[in-house]
Amino acid sequence: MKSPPLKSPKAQPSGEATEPPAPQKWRRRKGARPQEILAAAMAVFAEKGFSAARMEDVAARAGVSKGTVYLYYTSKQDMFRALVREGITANLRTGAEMVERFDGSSAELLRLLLGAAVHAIQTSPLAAAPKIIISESGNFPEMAEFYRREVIDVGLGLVMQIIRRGVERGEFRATGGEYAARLFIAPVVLAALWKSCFDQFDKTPFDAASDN
Amino acid sequence: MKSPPLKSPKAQPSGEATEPPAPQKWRRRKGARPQEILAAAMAVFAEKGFSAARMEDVAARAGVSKGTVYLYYTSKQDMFRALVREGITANLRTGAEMVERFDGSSAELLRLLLGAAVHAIQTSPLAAAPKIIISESGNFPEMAEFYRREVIDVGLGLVMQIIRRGVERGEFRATGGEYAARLFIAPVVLAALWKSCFDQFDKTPFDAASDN
Amino acid sequence: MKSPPLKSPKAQPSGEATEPPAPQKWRRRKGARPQEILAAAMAVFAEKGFSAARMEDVAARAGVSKGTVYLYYTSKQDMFRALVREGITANLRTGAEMVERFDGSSAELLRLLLGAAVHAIQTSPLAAAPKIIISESGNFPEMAEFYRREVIDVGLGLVMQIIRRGVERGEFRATGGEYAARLFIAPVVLAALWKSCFDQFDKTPFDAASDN
Amino acid sequence: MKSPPLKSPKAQPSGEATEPPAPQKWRRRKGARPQEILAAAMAVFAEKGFSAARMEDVAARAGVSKGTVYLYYTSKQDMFRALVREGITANLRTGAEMVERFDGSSAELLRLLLGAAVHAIQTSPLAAAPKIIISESGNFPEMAEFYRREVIDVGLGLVMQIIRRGVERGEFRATGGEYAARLFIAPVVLAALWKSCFDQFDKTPFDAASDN
DNA sequence: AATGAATGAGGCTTCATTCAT
DNA sequence: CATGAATGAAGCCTCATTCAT
Repeated sequence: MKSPPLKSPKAQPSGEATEPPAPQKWRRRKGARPQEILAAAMAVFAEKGFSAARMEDVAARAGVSKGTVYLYYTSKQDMFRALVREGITANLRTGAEMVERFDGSSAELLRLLLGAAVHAIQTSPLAAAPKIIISESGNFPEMAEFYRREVIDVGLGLVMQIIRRGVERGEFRATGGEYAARLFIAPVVLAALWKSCFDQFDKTPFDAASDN
Repeated sequence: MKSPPLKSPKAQPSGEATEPPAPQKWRRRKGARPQEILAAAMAVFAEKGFSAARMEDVAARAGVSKGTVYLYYTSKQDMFRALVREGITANLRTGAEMVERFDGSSAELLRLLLGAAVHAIQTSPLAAAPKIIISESGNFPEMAEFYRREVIDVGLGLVMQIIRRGVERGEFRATGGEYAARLFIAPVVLAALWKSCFDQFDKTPFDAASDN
Repeated sequence: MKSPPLKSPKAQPSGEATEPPAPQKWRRRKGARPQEILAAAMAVFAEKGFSAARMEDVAARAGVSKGTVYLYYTSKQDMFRALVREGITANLRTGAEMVERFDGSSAELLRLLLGAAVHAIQTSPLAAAPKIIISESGNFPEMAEFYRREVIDVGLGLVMQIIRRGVERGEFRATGGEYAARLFIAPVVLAALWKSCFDQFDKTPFDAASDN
Repeated sequence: MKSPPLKSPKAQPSGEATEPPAPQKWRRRKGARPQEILAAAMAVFAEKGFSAARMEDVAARAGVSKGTVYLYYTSKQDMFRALVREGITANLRTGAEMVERFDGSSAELLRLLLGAAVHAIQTSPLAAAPKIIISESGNFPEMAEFYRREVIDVGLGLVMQIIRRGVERGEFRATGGEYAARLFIAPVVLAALWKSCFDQFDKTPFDAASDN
């Protein structure tokens, strides 16, 4: 009835006329849909929060109809959980590998990691994760706990690992690293929140370039 | 959204009246109601967010009936705005005065301020403010902007003022203070968020005692 | 906003003008509502069945708004269950008492009971009960079981009791009564169903007057 | 409700073709599909009622996909009507023929008919017919009327014919037969309903063996 | 001032129906 | 012929808001 408003239906080379002339690539394949919907949900939830987000908004942003969303997620909550579980956990691995392979000075490594984080915040939609988790921690304690365990603790561990590495190599003065790691991470997280919250009316970055 | 032709909501007197001047000893405390409702709203909004919070929850927590809330605020939004404006702005004045009067070393002053902040986070319900603002920044951009201007900028200014004071007095090495102030504040804010989000299932404080 | 469409708002005697002139008896008292709603539900469920019945229909027939129904019943199912439990069980007691007190011949008693049943079928909305239970036995097995136990078995018991009474008094020839009771009841139930199903287009009664 | 400009739904050949004349041995059994779907629909409608039955349930039970159903019936209603018309009417012919050919005593004939009915109730899926008609009489009055006319009246007529036969032959005492026929049929119908409604949790037959 | 029964707009969810493959 | 992903109308239910008492 309605031609999907997104993804311009690419006109195909008019080859043989044996087939009906314009199969416009058909409604998007089953395989991609869940991710597209999750991405849309990420954006909408980040903007409005879980309760204020309307399923119709998510559907519209994903370029599908209301009903379609329910072919992939059984409910709004289900979608939210999938979002947190699959969408948000995704990119800590990169950092871990970076740490693994690196062999310059630890300070350098920290700076590198920081740079990567800042870049991710400025470009990746995943920067919305902290805002989403914070907003819904009251309504989805399990999600908050999950995030706390799988993302925050892992991230802190990563930094602490670098600090220990620096201490062992005599680069840093001795420290437990507990608080140092937190102090290191705090501005990064806040930068992400800053972007999620204030960028709409004030593009001044929170932490464009830091010099430690 | 809709202006009902009813009684204009009277704005609550801001700040803390150190002594209620002469409360007409009518039925009950009359001037207290709005504050009680606002306090209840603060708690509920912090827990659920604006959309998920129900007026009935707020009323119940304030110990009044649903209808009563509407005697003081014309709508849920009105209540939310009053909450942010009057409830949250309130306690930066204390910090400003503290800075004004202090005459020890600037490092001491910073530590004092930090201590006060940590204490406030652990005891005051206002610690929920950052979470509320972050959660609803998408739905109430004006509130976010307001908070940004009236609370964050003022708070940052306070810290920068101390830093400049320290630089002038030769206590700190020269710096613009821009980033230093942010780095100083980041963990404090994050501590408040930590408490608002994770305290429900994990009482480990984010930053129980820092040693700068 | 909307004046309730049913129950004409009775104009009251214009007495003193001290009060606002037309308090039209106010929205109906809390006490009566549940029964009114149940009665409406009975009628709608009988006509459409559970699934096809719309809550709005029930509300409209009860003369209230959609939301009001939910002040008294938490869901459509809840309402349905209340309907079966409270609405339908109600009128076997009458029969039991009748049997208790009677001291004529047993045949007379049976005829009396039959007459009462026929009369109830023709006048009481409870005649819709069998249709409702039959229709929803697949969707609400517990209700069907409940009805089977509390209404059918009790009713059959009543008839069997009379038959035994008749046998003991030498009025009837000896019989277990099992099948006799069923044969006695079958036409009665079918008369109720007949009315519920076919009366809409054919007023020919199923069993207007029987002569056993 | 809406006539789509697609292929006209071909009415299924009624009754039982004792021998499928010459099925073009195309892909699969072609003529069988509609009957299979109707049988599935019969079962699902009997269990859930029209509204609560999902086309997907019917399709699944028939072992086809959702879309396939629409190759044979234009809508859910269309399917329901076909079901009643073709599926339910089917087996009165047998009784009529039985009456035609029989030449024993009329009492014997009645007993024979009763036995056949009881047997059909216990084994045929058509036993669900009364329940279906009763359930949906409110939503499909024309179906109820159709059933009333084509099945009930015909059935009653059959019994009355036997009774008249008995009276003519001097086997029964004179009677109009009106009520007698009803009294004779009532337990049979009720037995079918009993099975449709209560068999799920209670296998006690309503009328396993009667001795008139 | 306070109450809480009543209202109805609006959101989540289901499911009959369509249609490209 | 058959499929099943997609659609969107429609229904249940929630909850902000009103208002007679």
